[in-house]
Amino acid sequence: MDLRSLGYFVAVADERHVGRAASRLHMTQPPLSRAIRQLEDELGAALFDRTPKGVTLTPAGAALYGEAAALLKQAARIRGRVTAAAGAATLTIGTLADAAEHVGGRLVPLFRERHPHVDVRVHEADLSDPTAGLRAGLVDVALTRTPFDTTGIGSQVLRSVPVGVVVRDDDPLARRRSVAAAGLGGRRWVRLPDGTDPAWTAYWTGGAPGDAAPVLRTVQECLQAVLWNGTTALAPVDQPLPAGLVVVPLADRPPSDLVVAWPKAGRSPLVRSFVQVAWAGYRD
Amino acid sequence: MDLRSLGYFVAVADERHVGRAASRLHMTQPPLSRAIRQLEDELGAALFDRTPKGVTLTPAGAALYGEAAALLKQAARIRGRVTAAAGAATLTIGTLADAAEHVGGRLVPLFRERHPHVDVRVHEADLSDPTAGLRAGLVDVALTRTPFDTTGIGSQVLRSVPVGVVVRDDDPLARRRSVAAAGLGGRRWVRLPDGTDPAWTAYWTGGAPGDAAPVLRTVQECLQAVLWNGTTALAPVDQPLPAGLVVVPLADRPPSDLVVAWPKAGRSPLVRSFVQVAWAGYRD
DNA sequence: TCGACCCGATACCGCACGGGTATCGTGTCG
DNA sequence: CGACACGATACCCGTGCGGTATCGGGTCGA
Repeated sequence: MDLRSLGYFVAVADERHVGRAASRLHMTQPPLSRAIRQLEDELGAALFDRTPKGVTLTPAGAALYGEAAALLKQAARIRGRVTAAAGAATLTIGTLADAAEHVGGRLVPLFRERHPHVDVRVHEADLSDPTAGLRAGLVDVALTRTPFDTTGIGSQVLRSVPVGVVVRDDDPLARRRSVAAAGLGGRRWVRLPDGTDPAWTAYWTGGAPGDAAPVLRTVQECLQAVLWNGTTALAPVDQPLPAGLVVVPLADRPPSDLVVAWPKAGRSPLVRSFVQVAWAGYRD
Repeated sequence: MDLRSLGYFVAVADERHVGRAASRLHMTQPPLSRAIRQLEDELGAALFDRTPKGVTLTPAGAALYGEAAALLKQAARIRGRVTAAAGAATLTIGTLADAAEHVGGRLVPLFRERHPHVDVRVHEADLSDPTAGLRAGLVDVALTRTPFDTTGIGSQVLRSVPVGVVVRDDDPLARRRSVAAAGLGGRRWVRLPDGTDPAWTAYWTGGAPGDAAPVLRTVQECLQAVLWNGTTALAPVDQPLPAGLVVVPLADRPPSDLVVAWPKAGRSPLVRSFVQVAWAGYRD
């Protein structure tokens, strides 16, 4: 008789219809039917009468309905009470100044809803730091992309997105459905600042630094460099692009993982909670 | 944040010691530590401070302690409320008049504890009916032994016990560690009343009805027949025996299953609840 | 009267989670 | 300083829950 079963029961009692209750619970009908039956078996009493057009509460079911609703309401209040008692707290989230942002735009409200008392701050890092301030201790948790040096850092993949080369739409490559990295040899690549994580640099550029290529700090700078200077850059294929640019998938480069990352040392419950929210909230 | 986790938390908070709480909860320490950590992660707040000689409540933990205890107490009351609202009910349990009884002696109190309002009646059947009144509709659920005709009857095995031949301790077989059915050819077997389930009869007797063998209705009659008349009978090896009798395992006969059985048609929650109690309560 | 539809029930499958055992890191005390 | 005690971690395995596909049966319109 756990809270989940009681929530199922209340939903069915509200709807008087197993199928509708199932869709309200974002699940399918068979496991809900089974859960109700198991609750009846455990309590030793029929809770619903099954009719051809739905279900109706039995006397035992009606009694449970009141009790269960009260219990669920009380349970819902506990979380708030506890997090409030934990006192003022701050969580600083580092995010790469690119597409990860729009995910953060969904995730941060979700997290604020769970922990209204927590002061959530977002730190936007530039392209030179794939850990978005995590390595430097500037943030508690980071929403960023692979690859980077993961020593001392734990991470959880949220999504895996193929990567492609960004070109102007008048580029000879623009009409290709995909391209191999080898076919990009003679191009002038964007560069990242010195001291950037080597794995990160190797992944997002052509490898050879080229000559007088521009050094970039933001995605906007990167796209503008492509648009105005004819340089070449890489980006995840789901990157929103301004008019005049297209992204051509790179066939022979592994996808880039959108990850949530945290320092392995000094685990903080707030950080773990954010990871859970990200993991749950990401599955659309 | 289910009731189970909260129960774990309350136990640890009571004991201020994960290991002791684990033994109180009849589990081991690692999964309990993990459950506490998961609860902290979900709530986003540390609930305990870990010290070298145990744990202490944080402010957030202290807040949760009061809430959780109240919630658990409220949840514990629900079952009683609902079963009471289900109104007066009766469950008739059929049991074979043999060793199954001592199991019933444990199971019936367990069931009464779960459903105090239910009028539990026990029907003791004689050896001629392996369904203990289930087939005849005399009982709602039966605690009996295989084998019997299971058409229309569902069952759940509680225990599997080897079967042996019951002989006087001055019998030549008495010192054997086991015996094959073939070695019992010329003996005079007990008989069961006419009309008894054929599979049942075949299992519990030597097969050939013999001549003037006694017809038995209870295990006591069976054992006395062995003791006084030198007839031969079979019994589960865990059958308690009076002095002067021993049971020699039959090597080539499959074990007898102690089962709980119910009619497949017309599932009753009370019956299913009894099956659950039997299944849970049997694992000692 | 019969077939199409809608409802809950059942069968079966794959995966995540909760429990287990073995082991580790660390702080305490004789 | 070594032995101990406590919680944390790593890993394995079985159970349970949610999924898809299908069934049984009751209702209603053609």
